[in-house]
Amino acid sequence: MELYHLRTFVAVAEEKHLTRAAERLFTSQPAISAHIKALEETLGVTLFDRTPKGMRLTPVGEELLPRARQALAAASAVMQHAKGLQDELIGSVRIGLNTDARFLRLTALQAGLAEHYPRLEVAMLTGSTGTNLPAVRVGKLDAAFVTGEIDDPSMSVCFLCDEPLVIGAPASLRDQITSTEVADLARLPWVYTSPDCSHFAAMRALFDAHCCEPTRTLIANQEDALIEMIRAGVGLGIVRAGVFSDDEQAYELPVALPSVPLQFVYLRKRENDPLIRAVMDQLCAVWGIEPPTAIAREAG
Amino acid sequence: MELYHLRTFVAVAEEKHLTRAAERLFTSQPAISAHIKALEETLGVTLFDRTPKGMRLTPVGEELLPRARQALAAASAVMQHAKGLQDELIGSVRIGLNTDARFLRLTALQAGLAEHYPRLEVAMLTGSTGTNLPAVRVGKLDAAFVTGEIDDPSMSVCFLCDEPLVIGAPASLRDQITSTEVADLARLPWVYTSPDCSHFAAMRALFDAHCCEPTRTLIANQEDALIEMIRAGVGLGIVRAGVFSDDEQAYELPVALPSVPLQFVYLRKRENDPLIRAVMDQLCAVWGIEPPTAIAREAG
DNA sequence: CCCACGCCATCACAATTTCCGAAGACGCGA
DNA sequence: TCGCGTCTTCGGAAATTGTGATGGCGTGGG
Repeated sequence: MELYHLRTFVAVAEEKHLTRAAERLFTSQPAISAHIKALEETLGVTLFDRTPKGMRLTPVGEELLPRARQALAAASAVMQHAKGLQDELIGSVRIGLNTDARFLRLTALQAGLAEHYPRLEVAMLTGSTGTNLPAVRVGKLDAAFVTGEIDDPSMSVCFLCDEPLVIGAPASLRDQITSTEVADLARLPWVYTSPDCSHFAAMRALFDAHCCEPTRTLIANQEDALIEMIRAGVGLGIVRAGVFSDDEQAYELPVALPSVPLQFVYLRKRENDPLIRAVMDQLCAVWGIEPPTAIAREAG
Repeated sequence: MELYHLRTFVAVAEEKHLTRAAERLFTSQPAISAHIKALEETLGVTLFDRTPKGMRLTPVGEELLPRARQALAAASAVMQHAKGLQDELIGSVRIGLNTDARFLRLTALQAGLAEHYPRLEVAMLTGSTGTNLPAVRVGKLDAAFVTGEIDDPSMSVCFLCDEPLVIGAPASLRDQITSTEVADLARLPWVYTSPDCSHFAAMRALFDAHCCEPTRTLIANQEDALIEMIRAGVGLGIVRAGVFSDDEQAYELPVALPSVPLQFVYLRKRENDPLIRAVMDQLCAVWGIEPPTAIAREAG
């Protein structure tokens, strides 16, 4: 028994004629006749009395008709529900962060996602460039913010802005910082995040360029921890410009550093995933950039 | 969308593998794959994530699964309900009577029908042989009791018993009935039912055989009315033997009359109608006769 | 590090089902 | 008795569905 049997059953019961039911269902009358016959055979009952005036429901048919309608309604509920879901994203998206929410414009991103996809659960997970990249690779994150050049062909990378870096210094060390020569600064204690963080790379590049090495280092594997360490006077560190504006406990040294790009990454193979597309659309709106052109668009 | 799409959907959701679902559904893996693909296309949503380990429901699929189950359940409810109905007769059967219920053994017939077909409504409609026959012909009755020979090729006739006839006379006329010669009796008033009743035919035959005619007649178009008329002293009449046993108001005259057959009739073209078959089965059980062999029996 | 395994998608072709138009059977009404 | 409208049946055509083989892809063991 298939749905078309039931559709025909209901149509014939309502039209009381195979001919009219056939017209309503855009098919031929023998086809309708065969449907009814097949249905009667599989059900083992007679649904209609055949009269010269048409088809009249038997008491058994009368009794089965509402159930057939119910089955059709249930099937059409599946379709209708699916229609309502087809442009709606449900489930959850996990986005890895690598710095503070303000700078990443998270509230605007969240607002845009919430507005367009109210049933989408958005998880903003703190992390760092170093932890985000593998997380995206293995699917623990759907996408992530990262800083620095990414050289991974499996990743799609979306440039958001350039992030100027400065050397941040604690106010408590101001007396000891008499020169902004890198070699002199290298003799002071340093704090940095993790080796795969772009700030670390910038620091390495800085010291390598001046052929020197910082005396002592301390790892803080999260950016706000790094900033707190600097404020607390543990040592110098590389931070985003502006972090220490109007800060009592730390300040920025006037040393020229190359800026690093802030980027948004996700697995290239998911670039046509509606979830990724939705996030990218909102992200690009927030950052005022063009969304990457899709490789293939499917008909809805 | 057809039911097999939903069946496959549910099977794959439960088995989490196309291969296993194919085994469960006794078909091939590409067929299952095509079902899911087609369903996803008609619904416009992605139901499964394809992983190297198998198929995993998407949130959308998760949401649609219970509805798909519901639709399948509704469809299978149709089948189940039909199974329950397939040997059950529902609706109503209309049986025409032509004489009293005791003689027709109606209580036993009713009991048998009620026991085997509790949902069958049985209508026992009083009438006479003359009114029952056309009612059966045009479908106002499904079957009927009649007396006398029936010569109608469109009717199936089932003989039940011979009905001996007697002349019933009112006790109040006993003094006037001095002879049982038909010619003498003809001078008395007579009551009979209707011209197409077999009792009437018997009376005509009686008088024709003796070349005489009753003086006065009165028509009562129902048998119990006839009997009451006789009791009331209106006149003589032909009744079934035994009606006036132990009766104070009427008695039977010792005049030899031919007996007439009591029969049960229905339209010949309905002899394989389950309703007719059911009634015949019960009727034959009650009367201790063999049911007529069916022309064709269908597989249940 | 590579290969073998299990998974699903795709393809061309075969089997089945479904569909169509024509013809037949049947009862009704003129 | 004939015409009309109904449903059923029939043969062949069309569409759908199913099959087995093949390929891509990621995973896990050697």
